[in-house]
Amino acid sequence: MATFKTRAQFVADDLRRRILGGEFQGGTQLRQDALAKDYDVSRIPVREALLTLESEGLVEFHAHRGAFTTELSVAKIRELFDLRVLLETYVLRHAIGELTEEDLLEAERILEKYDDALNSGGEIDNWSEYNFAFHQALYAPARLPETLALISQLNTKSDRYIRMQLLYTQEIEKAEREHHGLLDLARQGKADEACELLKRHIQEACEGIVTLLEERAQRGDVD
Amino acid sequence: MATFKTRAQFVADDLRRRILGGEFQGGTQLRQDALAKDYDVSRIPVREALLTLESEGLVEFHAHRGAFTTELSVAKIRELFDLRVLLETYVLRHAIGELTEEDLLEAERILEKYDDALNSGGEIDNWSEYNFAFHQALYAPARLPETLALISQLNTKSDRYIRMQLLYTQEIEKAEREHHGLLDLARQGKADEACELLKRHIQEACEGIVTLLEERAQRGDVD
DNA sequence: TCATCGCGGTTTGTATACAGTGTGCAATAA
DNA sequence: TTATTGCACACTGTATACAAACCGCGATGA
Repeated sequence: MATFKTRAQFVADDLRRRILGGEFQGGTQLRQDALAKDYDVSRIPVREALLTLESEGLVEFHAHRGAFTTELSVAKIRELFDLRVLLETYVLRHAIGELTEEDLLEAERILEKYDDALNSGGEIDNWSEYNFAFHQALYAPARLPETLALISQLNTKSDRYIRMQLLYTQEIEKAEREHHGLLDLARQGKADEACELLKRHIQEACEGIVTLLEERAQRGDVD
Repeated sequence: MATFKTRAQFVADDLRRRILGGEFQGGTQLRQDALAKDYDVSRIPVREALLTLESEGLVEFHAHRGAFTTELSVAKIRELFDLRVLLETYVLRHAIGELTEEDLLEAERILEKYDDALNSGGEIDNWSEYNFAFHQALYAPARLPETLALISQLNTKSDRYIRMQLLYTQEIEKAEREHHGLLDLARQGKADEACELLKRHIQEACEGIVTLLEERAQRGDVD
């Protein structure tokens, strides 16, 4: 589709990956000059990349003071996850009923792919992407592109924290089991039960993150 | 708060106003050079403004081809308004119960202000802002800033069409009556009924826009 | 001692200049 | 006539250069 990536897009993509990967503490300033040297480009595409990331909520601009990585409070995390419950159950309900055998197979394929990745060890780095891909595959048949875009946006905002949780707890297997359960319920067309499971799935992930953050705060891991 | 507006922000704000005001047909290209001359600035702040507007969904960038104003299909409009119903009833329900007398007075003040504007004639230009301000005032006590931001985003995306409807039909009075009803129900703490009214309020606006667009399409008002 | 002011350096914001890509038209050939 | 190729123009994307705003530190004064 896109002919070829522009430098600004390239920087935005890589910087997003770095921020989500946890390379920067929340609130650290991103110096345009340094980034420009990093990527061997001028500051113009760097600025444009930062603007893009700002619109995704990963970065905040302060006029004449530059861009800083954002940090979410516990309250905001809770709010984001509540929104995810609201929107994702909404879209899942729409998707179930529209699901074709093809769709189910696609979702299953993704699930298997990361069952494998899981068994072969580490590789948590892209677990987050697999996770999102599975959810998207399940939601896509609803044919609600704007809604999916919103969900994607919410996920991007909270992605850093999801990774953190996965890194420090052993929740991946649990999530994996729940994904299988979700797929089964979807296949049987049990919308209510599937939504209920999804809701718990999201809420428990949220609680995991919150307790992790609060433990950190108590231990004094301040910025 | 913000020391002073940067040129890019100024251009973004004004251009947003112009786009929402219907100055450009959907799909028209926004030439950076022309805009730069318009605002007597270089192309750099214009580009940054366009990027901002892209993130708001008012404009689309195509690599090496520039920025074009977006146009929403009937399906997308329906989807956006369905999302508004979902999110706005959600947040209204949270707000009711948290509402203080102060909040109610604030909402009432806004309502009166545009009762007046309405009686004194025209001035539909900023009706849209009043409208949004009223809804925000009612939602704010829920203390869900991320949710409000999403709602705001959805409103921005559909604002052009809302204005169009208000311009070509005489729906303002109706909306006004419904706003008063909404406020009354909120004051009485009748959450279910208030949400029901809000839902109808949004859905009927949506249908108004859709029929208007379809009439246009039939009359052959193609771009 | 502490607050205030001012100045220099650093960093952002913007203008100008240049490079690369897409687009349309004209010339050519079938 | 119509399809195709190539070229010139126009516009976007990016680098470089300059202006303006912020920040920290030291000097000055109460």
